[in-house]
Amino acid sequence: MNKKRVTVVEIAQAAGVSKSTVSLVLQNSPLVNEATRAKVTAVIRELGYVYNRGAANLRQSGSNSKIIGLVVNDLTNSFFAELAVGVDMVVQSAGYVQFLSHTGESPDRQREVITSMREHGISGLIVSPARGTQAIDLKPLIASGIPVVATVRNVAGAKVSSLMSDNHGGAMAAVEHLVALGHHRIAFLGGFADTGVFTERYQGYADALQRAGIVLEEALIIGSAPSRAGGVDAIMRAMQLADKPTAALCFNDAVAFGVCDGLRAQRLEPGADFAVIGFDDVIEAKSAVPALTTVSVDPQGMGQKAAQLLLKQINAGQPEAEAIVSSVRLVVRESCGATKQGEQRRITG
Amino acid sequence: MNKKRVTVVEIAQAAGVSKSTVSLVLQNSPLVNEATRAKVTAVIRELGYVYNRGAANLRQSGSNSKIIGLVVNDLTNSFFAELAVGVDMVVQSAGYVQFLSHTGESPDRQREVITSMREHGISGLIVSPARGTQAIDLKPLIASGIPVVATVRNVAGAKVSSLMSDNHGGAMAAVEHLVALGHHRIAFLGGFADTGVFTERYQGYADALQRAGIVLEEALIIGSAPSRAGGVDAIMRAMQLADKPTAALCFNDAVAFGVCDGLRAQRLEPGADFAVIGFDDVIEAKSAVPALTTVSVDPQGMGQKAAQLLLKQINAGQPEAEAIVSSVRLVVRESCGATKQGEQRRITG
DNA sequence: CTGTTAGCGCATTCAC
DNA sequence: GTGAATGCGCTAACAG
Repeated sequence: MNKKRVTVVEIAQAAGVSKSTVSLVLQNSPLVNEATRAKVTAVIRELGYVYNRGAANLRQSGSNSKIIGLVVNDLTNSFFAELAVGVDMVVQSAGYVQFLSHTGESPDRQREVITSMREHGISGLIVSPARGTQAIDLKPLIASGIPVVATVRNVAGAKVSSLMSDNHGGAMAAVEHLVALGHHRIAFLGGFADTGVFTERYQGYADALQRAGIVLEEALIIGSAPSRAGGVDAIMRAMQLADKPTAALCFNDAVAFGVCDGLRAQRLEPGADFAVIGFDDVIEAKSAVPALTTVSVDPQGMGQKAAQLLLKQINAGQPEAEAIVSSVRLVVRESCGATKQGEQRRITG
Repeated sequence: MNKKRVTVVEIAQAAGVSKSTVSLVLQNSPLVNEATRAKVTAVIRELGYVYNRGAANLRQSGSNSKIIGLVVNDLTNSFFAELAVGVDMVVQSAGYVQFLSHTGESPDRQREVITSMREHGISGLIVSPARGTQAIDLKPLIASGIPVVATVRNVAGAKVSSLMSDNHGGAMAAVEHLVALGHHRIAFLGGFADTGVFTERYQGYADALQRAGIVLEEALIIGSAPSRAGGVDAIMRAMQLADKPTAALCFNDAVAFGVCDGLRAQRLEPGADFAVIGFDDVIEAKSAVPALTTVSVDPQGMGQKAAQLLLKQINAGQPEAEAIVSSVRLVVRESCGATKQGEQRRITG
């Protein structure tokens, strides 16, 4: 029952014209008679012809496959799922299809899927590199002239465009927001100073305080595990200070949730009695504490930007040789409106 | 800088052999001398040759593109994200790549992406149909001999394999679980009797009761909106009965969460004072109430099964003409261990 | 074991 | 406007 694919020749014969005429019709060329065009399109529909992009692409000898690759390290994380949706949106409307693969943080798997994608002739690649990705992993790809953009994490030494969140700017925005609300004793809670992300966020916090003319107090910087439990721990310690803070910027959302837990344990209502802002790294589901202000990067927006950047490079023909960093700005988002996010998710029926 | 792709001829010349020899090497044919093989592979690596699957596939004229398509209606829903991961796993290890597209419940978009995938010569398709998908949408695809398997929802009238959750069996399992725990006044809360899903689950509930020799009481069937608020409403009404239930099977997880809310409002601890089981449709995030028993289908497992089913059909060459229903069994999962699911999700650093 | 020949389905010159 | 050739990168038959 495995029917062979209908080809141009067959529809040419059926329509009583030549193959090239059919080809012209397929490309909407104006050099073809209206009558013949109608005839041809009719036959095409009738015989159920489908365009063979592979063959077409082969003939044009330039890699114009109209397919882009997207490789993420953890699709299970809703951040990346949304990123993929964003990419898919712009990619789809540009007439491309997307290869999507999941590496599960394995550089080996990543190498495999990337070569596989190359064999299929992708015209561009968006990658959220697995931990431990080396520049050499992307080297042959970019050497062959295929545009690559890295998201979320960048690859040291690789000459690719990178799209990352502006942690520094986001932290500054958060602090400025709190200052505008009248706070001047603002703690920085959670995380350990051993990651680049921590440094960026902490530096933004420090810079914003300085700009606001507030002196930074070491006592208000309280490190902890970047988890919910860590957050509880951090706020507990903060509230034992003689001169308590009135607000806190948390290293990430898990910490922020923990901080809220800790506050409630002390009969304080987060948002009312004590302001808390967390970076939204999508570690914790939002629905549990809807009344939390977060600093976040919109994953779909990031995906769209990445795709646009990639398409621009594809169309330019000349991928950027230099690594450019186009950062997605984090924004302070007041989410106290208790968005009923859960309501719109369902799979049944 | 857009380097042309290296071809077999070039590496043939460089290695001082003919193209077919190279071809044989590429296919790991045993008909080639060890020495020449070594020479050829060396040159291949040196020149950075990449296999052109498009051309190969063209020559073999049979659709053996080694790519499968996956179209989901809402990748934003973690259920589908996990499904995609499951599909990707088996597809990857079978040497395939996956086209992934997102329809956002739009049948039009779905038609577009499917044709696009067809043009690229997919050798199989897994689809979670958008609401409103007609059999005619899949007709041309299956007519061309490309295996299709539908997941989660099936398409009425389309002769495709479908993979759906066993709502009936899941409900029975849940009730049996409760009966084993000693309950005999078990309510069925939430949902409206206007969907197929409701009917299936309700029927499973009824059948299990009968099997356990418990007479079904109309009063214990309390419909409501399939939402958290609906759950609160339902349990409130249930607890006003003269003869109160001691356990409840909820139409979905949102309802279950609402039921828990309602119980707490009455100073009852879910799981301890009153047993509640919910179908896990991933409507509500789990982290909020970790101590809830759910009946759920593992999305990754479902994805894997779908992919396996598809690959089997692809390899058989003869896609099933008849629609077969291979159901994924829902299982009762005791999650009172307070799984710290949030901890393992992070994107930073 | 290795080289030669002939297409796969399509788009692109060129003639007509 | 339309038809006849040619080649994209590769594999499948055969010949050597």
